[in-house]
Amino acid sequence: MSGTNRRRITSKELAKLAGVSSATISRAFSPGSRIGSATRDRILAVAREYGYQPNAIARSLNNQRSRLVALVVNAIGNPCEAEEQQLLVHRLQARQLLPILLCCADHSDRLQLMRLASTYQVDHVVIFSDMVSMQDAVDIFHTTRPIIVSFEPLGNEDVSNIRIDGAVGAGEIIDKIVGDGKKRFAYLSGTKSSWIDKLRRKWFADALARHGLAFEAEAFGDYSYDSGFKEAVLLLHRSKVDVIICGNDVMAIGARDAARRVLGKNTPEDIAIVGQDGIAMAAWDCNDLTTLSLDHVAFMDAVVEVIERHEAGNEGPHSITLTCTPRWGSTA
Amino acid sequence: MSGTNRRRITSKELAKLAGVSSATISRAFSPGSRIGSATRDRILAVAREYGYQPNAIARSLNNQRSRLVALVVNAIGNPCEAEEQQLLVHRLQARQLLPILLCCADHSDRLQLMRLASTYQVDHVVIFSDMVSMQDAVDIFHTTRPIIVSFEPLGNEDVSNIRIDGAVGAGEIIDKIVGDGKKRFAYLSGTKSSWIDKLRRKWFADALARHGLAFEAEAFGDYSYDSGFKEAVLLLHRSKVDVIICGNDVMAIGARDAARRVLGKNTPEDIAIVGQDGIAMAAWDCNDLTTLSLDHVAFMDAVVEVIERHEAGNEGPHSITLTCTPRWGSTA
DNA sequence: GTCGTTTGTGTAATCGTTTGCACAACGATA
DNA sequence: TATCGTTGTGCAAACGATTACACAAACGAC
Repeated sequence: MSGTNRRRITSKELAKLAGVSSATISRAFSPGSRIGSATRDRILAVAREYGYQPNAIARSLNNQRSRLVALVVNAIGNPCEAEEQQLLVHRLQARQLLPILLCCADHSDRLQLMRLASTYQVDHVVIFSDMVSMQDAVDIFHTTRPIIVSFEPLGNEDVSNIRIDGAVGAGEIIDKIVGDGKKRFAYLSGTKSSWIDKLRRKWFADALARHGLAFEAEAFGDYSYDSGFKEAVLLLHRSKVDVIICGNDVMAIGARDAARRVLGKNTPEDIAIVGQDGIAMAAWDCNDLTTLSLDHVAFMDAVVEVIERHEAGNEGPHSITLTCTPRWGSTA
Repeated sequence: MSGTNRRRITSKELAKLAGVSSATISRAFSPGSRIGSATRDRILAVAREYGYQPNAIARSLNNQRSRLVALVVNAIGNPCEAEEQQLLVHRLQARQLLPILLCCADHSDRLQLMRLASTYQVDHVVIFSDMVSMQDAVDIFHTTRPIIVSFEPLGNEDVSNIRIDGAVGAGEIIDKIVGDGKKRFAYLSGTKSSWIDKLRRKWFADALARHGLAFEAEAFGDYSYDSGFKEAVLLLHRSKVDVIICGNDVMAIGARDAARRVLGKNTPEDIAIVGQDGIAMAAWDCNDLTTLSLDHVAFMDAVVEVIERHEAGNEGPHSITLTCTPRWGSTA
């Protein structure tokens, strides 16, 4: 009990101490197994005394279930992801599942990273990152049936996925802005290679097309505040747009700051700025961003829903679609 | 190789396919073991063909090393933690260590959560959260020798720790503000129960004392923007302070917004506001916060340094102290 | 009192690796 | 040629749990 004893006691040793077999120890710790309640109580008491807990590694080896979940994300530093990750981790913990975090953004060899995680026989995989190809993920985790958090319908029939659709919400935002008399739109992308970003852009481009409009200018950042700031400065110097649709909220805040500080333009009069994500910070008084917002709670509920179906043995694949709705702030 | 095969191939099966024993398979995958290079190449080729990778769970059971690291944090949603966590996860991944994330903030039974993680025989534990008692952590992870990220010297001699000292930096900030002619200070705490918060407050209180001053008012939030906003409103209504020192940057931004929006006060003329952490957002143009800042890179380097010493067999305990320095913004 | 069922426990195999030991083959040395 | 060290490989025993199977005791029904 005091922290001095460095070795963990095993079930066999505990068995000797309690005068039973190690099988009985195991049964004392697995609810619903045939064991006398007196024996169980005695074992649990002795176990507490000696600080025994079953070894999850050994258990996993035998069970073929690890209760580990791989979370493949771009980064945790970026608030739009962090909020969702927080919700998901909370839900997993409540189900006695432990998350192993894989951050792709700053890792040179993402496939190797995923392969490493897959050797831990994770029970579930949730892929948030758009920096890995879906097919690679499916190949590497072929024993696990991953959940792809996707923005578009997948070609692969074998994979559960959560689809996010912002077409309608983007339409409402464009309608309002056009109604306010603005016509000259720019799109500030997150990353060139990101298919999520391409899709987000398409929602707005399609909405513009219905008004006979199109993006007049394009810029590419990296989802960070700094890139939003810098690209907005360049963009506003080289073209006369009066609306910037941004790939996420953080870049939108950067663009707003750039417009105000460097160009002396105010939102929404001089320039309208729109974000995407609906992170908490967007609603802060200092930001009050107009943004195409996703209900993060519903999103993570959907992920957990799929995990639970997989756990229940119904491996699917399952698909759930969520829609985005506008949050109206003072920037557009 | 195609994703259809649901079962993973074992070393014994691969051994049969390659015409060797499973011991040889194992040796092919552990660098530095006695094996003919021709055999190794052949095995690796066959392994690639059948998609074999050694099972990390079985390996951990045998080795008594899991290469898993438990990260005990309050939350990932809060930017001040997320930035550090991002850095740490990156460094762990580079060393082929995988992080298991434990979020304490929203979990009702944190001890049970830590116990669950400890059954996975993690090789290292890093405790960032101030919501768990150090002694509990040491008891639960008694086989692991945890690293406590601490703001004060520990009583327990058996634990490696990183100590953070902001006394000098806080002194510089107070000197400057007092030099600017302000005298009436309030402290906006993160949490009542947090000992980290108590210590941060003490740095500033001590600095004030050297000027013959003390905090005139106190408020308690929860490290969130909303709590910073709300508590600042209440605080400024009930007392005439002209400086608010906040427990972290996010609350400082909330307080600044409250002062500006609800009270119509500007920083730093009407009221000075100081944060703590030095998160990236503090330097954003829209915030430009004066804050007592910690070098997050040096911080995580220190954590990894201790982990590496533990891995090398030098279990310490080790102690490293870091100091905080002011970041001068426009809010104080 | 016998039979059948239920209940509680132990024995031993299993999960997929790693690794100490034994041993054969080989080249170098005397 | 006999001896020795080196190298490459297999055998089998861990690692610490879970669980199918077997069996003894207890119980109820007749």
